[in-house]
Amino acid sequence: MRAARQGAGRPAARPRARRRKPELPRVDLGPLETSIGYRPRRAQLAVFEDAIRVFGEAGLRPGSFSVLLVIGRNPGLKQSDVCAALGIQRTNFVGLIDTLESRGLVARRRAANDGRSYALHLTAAGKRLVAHAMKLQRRHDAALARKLGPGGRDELLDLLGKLT
Amino acid sequence: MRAARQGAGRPAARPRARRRKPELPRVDLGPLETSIGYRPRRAQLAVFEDAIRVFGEAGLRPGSFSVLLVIGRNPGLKQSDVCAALGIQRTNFVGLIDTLESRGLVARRRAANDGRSYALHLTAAGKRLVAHAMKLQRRHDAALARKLGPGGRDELLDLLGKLT
DNA sequence: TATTGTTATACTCTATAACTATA
DNA sequence: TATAGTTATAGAGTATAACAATA
Repeated sequence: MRAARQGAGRPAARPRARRRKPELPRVDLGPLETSIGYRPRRAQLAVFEDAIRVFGEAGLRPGSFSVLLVIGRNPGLKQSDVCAALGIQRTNFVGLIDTLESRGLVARRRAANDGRSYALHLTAAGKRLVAHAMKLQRRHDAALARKLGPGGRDELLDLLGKLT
Repeated sequence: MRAARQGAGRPAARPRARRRKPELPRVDLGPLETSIGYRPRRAQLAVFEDAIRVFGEAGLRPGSFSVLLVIGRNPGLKQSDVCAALGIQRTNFVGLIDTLESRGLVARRRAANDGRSYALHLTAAGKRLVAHAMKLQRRHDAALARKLGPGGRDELLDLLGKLT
């Protein structure tokens, strides 16, 4: 392929010995190659890195997107509920929700029946941002689903469901 | 089931109204439920948490295990090679390999042909530890594979391979 | 000039203990 | 006494910039 594109005028040179090619050694990963712990992790990290970039376009991180999304779909939830649903610790949630509140995306309202907790709601701006971020997410997710082929997504989710 | 085990002597009481049941609300995760970015991440985190516990029995973390394993299978590799193979940054590798060296598990030998790099090797103790940790890893991995059912592991690895 | 290993540094995510106010 | 939210803090993991020695 390469040689064919060199043009007719030049003498047919064999591929130049590029000086000191990077020369990455083939590395044997042993049992990591087929480990259910290792490769899935690498794959997930790659997908997550993509997600960070995608949500970055909306000024969000994957975590803050999931929080906004859950609040939007379940208005009135208290902080602990969101934490339990998303696997976030209450203590680490405070800073996250503080930021979202100070950005005017979320409102904390004192719960009517329990003075200890807050009922969480999206503001109008929060709803707009979630709608926008969801579009980005749908596109990203569809691209991944395409890579998996028909039925691939369901298969993958089914398999992973068995792990937990 | 529960009532049947209450014994014949007691009056048949209906299940006690446990006071203030936790009462976790059903939370709608919306598109996260089927997202290729979200559920796989949660599943991976759960598996990884298990792995931390498993390798902890050998005084290792998943990362240090993978480093020892790769060095054991590819003796003489330089630091950059291990980093490239495992997706670790050179700069973050230094502390990791320092620890493994100070624990007497890895030896850094000046490379014969390149005074800049080290050739990495396992010590005898390193080899013993890797052998032990591999047994733990095999057991853990086999348990996960069992959950996935026959052919499940290959399917999973195949699908994830398509993502990257 | 480029590469290898290194230091220093910072940022994110996660984890634990302890406090307060309500229940 | 238990729960909801909070603060402070510490530990991983990861990211960038810059340097010395060597190629």
